[in-house]
Amino acid sequence: MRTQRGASLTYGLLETLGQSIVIGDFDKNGFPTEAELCIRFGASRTVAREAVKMLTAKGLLSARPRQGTKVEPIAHWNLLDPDVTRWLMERQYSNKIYREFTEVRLAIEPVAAALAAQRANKAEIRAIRDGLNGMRNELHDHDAALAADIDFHVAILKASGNPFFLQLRALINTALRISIGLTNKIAGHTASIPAHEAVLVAIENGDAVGAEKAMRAILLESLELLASFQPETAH
Amino acid sequence: MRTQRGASLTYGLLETLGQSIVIGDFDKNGFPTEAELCIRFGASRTVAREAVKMLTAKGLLSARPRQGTKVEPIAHWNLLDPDVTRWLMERQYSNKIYREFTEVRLAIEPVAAALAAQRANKAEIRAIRDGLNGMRNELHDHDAALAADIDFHVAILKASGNPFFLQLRALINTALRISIGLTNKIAGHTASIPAHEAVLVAIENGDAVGAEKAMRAILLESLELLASFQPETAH
DNA sequence: TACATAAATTTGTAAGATAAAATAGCTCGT
DNA sequence: ACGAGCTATTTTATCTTACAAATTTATGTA
Repeated sequence: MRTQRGASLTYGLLETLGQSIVIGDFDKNGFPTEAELCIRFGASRTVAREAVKMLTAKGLLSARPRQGTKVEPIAHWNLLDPDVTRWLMERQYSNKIYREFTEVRLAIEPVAAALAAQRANKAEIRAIRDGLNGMRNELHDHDAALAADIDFHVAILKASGNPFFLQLRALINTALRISIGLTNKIAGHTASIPAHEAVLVAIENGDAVGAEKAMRAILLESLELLASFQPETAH
Repeated sequence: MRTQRGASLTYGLLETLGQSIVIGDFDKNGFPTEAELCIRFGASRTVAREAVKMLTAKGLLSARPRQGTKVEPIAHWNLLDPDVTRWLMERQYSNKIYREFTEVRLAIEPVAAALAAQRANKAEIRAIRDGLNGMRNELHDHDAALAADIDFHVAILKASGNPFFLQLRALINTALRISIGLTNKIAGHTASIPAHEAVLVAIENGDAVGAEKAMRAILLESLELLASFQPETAH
């Protein structure tokens, strides 16, 4: 999931701080000063500063001399940054964030499917079909089925030919993990296979409108299924 | 435009390197080593390292001992990062990137408008209307009209209630600047005002479907107008 | 009080030294 | 010639110390 990038001290602190910020650990007392960071996390100033700089680059922090380092309001966070998305997932689940994720998917994925129907080449279609077949073949293995499901959706983003759409793979990854984790307990995963197949067929036929509708149907159903079974939890 | 954050040496180098990477300056000879960076840009190692770390956080670079620092393939860049978006804009214009930007807008903004129609409160609707009125009142001043146009679209993203949509404001900002710069030379800016008004009216009436269609019409027209007048330039 | 000045706090920058990782090259035994 | 293992080299990673700059707070003086 996470890019290779070694488990260095800096990246370790980046993870720790990123998760803590997203959870809201610093909302009460404010973000620690450099010196405090070094003490509380046993880090050198170099490591502390570079981790803070990376979090600044992701919009989570801002720092100024004398004034200190502070957590930016969530409106300033780069929410589509893969790390930020993952940190959001790793904190306690909430229906709100799941709904927001799905609204984004509901905007992007149908359009991506429509573009894929117009542009996908054979290799890209094969990748999409491989994802679908993976879902079919792994009915008992939840993890494998989830991976195949993700592959299916990411393959469509790729086939859209628009690199910006592909930026949402981390978000889709996250949303699907949440979704599968819950829907598995309800109706199982197999129900959505025909819906996925409809998307593939439309793309194969170059049917942009059909692909768009079929993809929208998948997401709407997922959203409704979840809303009906899961009580809204505060967060 | 750019967040306040001082014109420190680190941020200056971040800008310089970010632009250079996006332009492709390091594609031939590879990215400089830390020591070379310090020499070529007159920076201390501290500054060089922190700038590189921020670019790493945005997905543009990766660094490993002995192997050096290298530019990641564009598929790895955080394209929706506001800085990256801006750097993409600041390099030479190309129809390709404009089309890609508009495809993203075509996915997000109609859905945002539909959600706004369902959820917008009075203050949010007023912000949208202020944008429209700004467009009306600044027919002669291109810069002011552009700012008002941006305000209109961003106000709708806000009114959608989904913070993830708002992440695209930098991209919309960029796309509109490109668009206006070109369409002004053609048909002027005023032609789109009725189309914008249609979006506002639909949102005021709580007409989600109408808002979605009206917004899609704006973007499609902008895309077609541009495609018909601007030859495809390589990049 | 008002204004200027000094002090204190926190991040920003610089520089030097050492550690760690990863590659390249070399030695040696077979 | 060949491969295992050791050595050297390159480059980033980390640590430390020192000083500069920015900004707020405190102080002192007219």
